[in-house]
Amino acid sequence: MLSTEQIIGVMSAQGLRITDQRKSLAKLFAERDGYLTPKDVYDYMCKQYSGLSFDTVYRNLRVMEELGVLEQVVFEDGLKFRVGCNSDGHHHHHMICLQCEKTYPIHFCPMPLTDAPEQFQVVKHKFEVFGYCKDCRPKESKETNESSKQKKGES
Amino acid sequence: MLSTEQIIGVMSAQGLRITDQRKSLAKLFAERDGYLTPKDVYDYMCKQYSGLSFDTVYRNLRVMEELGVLEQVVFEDGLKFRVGCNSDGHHHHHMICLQCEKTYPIHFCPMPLTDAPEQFQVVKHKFEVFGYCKDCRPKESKETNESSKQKKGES
DNA sequence: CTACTTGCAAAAAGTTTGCAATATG
DNA sequence: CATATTGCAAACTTTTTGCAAGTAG
Repeated sequence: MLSTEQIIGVMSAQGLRITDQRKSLAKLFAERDGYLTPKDVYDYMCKQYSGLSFDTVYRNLRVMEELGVLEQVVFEDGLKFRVGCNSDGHHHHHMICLQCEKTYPIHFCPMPLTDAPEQFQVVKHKFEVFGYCKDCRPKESKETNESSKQKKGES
Repeated sequence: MLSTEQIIGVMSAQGLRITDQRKSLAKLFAERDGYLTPKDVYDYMCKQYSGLSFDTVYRNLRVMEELGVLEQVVFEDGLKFRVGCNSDGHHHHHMICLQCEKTYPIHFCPMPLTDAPEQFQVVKHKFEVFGYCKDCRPKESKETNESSKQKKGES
């Protein structure tokens, strides 16, 4: 994962000017490894840097995404961003916690095992697992011997 | 895949009234097996049924999605709908053509092979393969791509 | 000092809601 | 005939754009 300084370094190396707003952004994304909506980003940055406008957030998110510092994912409820973690060149997928939205890498990639039907020319793929991480598992179902309630019903 | 009559049948069986607009919708989704944006739907329906309003499209898309007739997918460029194909209860995934947006089923599901790290409680997953189907493979120069990713800062 | 960035405001795009009129079952 | 459904208009959310002022390099 990239550190604040690394993120700033990349931006600087690409000729971007390092403003207070961009420092805030770098810090935010270096600290958090989950997905953030533009609004999340805006709210956080306002605390550090008052007088921020929303369009600045959008503009910078887009720039950082084009630089490869951030990656953009479309969720059911909208667009979200996180620190790019494929910048290290290592292909992997994610388990994404529905509660805290932290991500955990899955190094297993199903593509090599997948048959493309009828000369389908594969360009890219998406494999994402959603659920609850160990810190966010619904506690309410605390039954001690909940052994055979495995419903694998799934979307 | 569901036919026009089947779609209408489901809606009728659920107590929905069969209006001209809904017939258009049923016909549209029965004919096309790719993904359609609300705007696509609106444009198509206008040709068949003039005087249509946009909110009717949204309302019906939502209703049909709740009924399970349609399924809703979030793409990079927005929400899209298609005929529900999991209504038969058979879990599968899709290869989606980036050109014509037709989908091809993948019956292989990677979930059983995937290790959930650290007590991650899996709720759902998404496995989608994107590329070009045999009818849409880039023969020579496909101009329809969104190659608008310009590199900036090349002073 | 130069021009990249920002903030403001307003526009654009996408989606939802209230309500009276209409048409289905 | 009762009420689900539609069309209209307007609210609302999210994202984008133009432009003058501010600031990093």
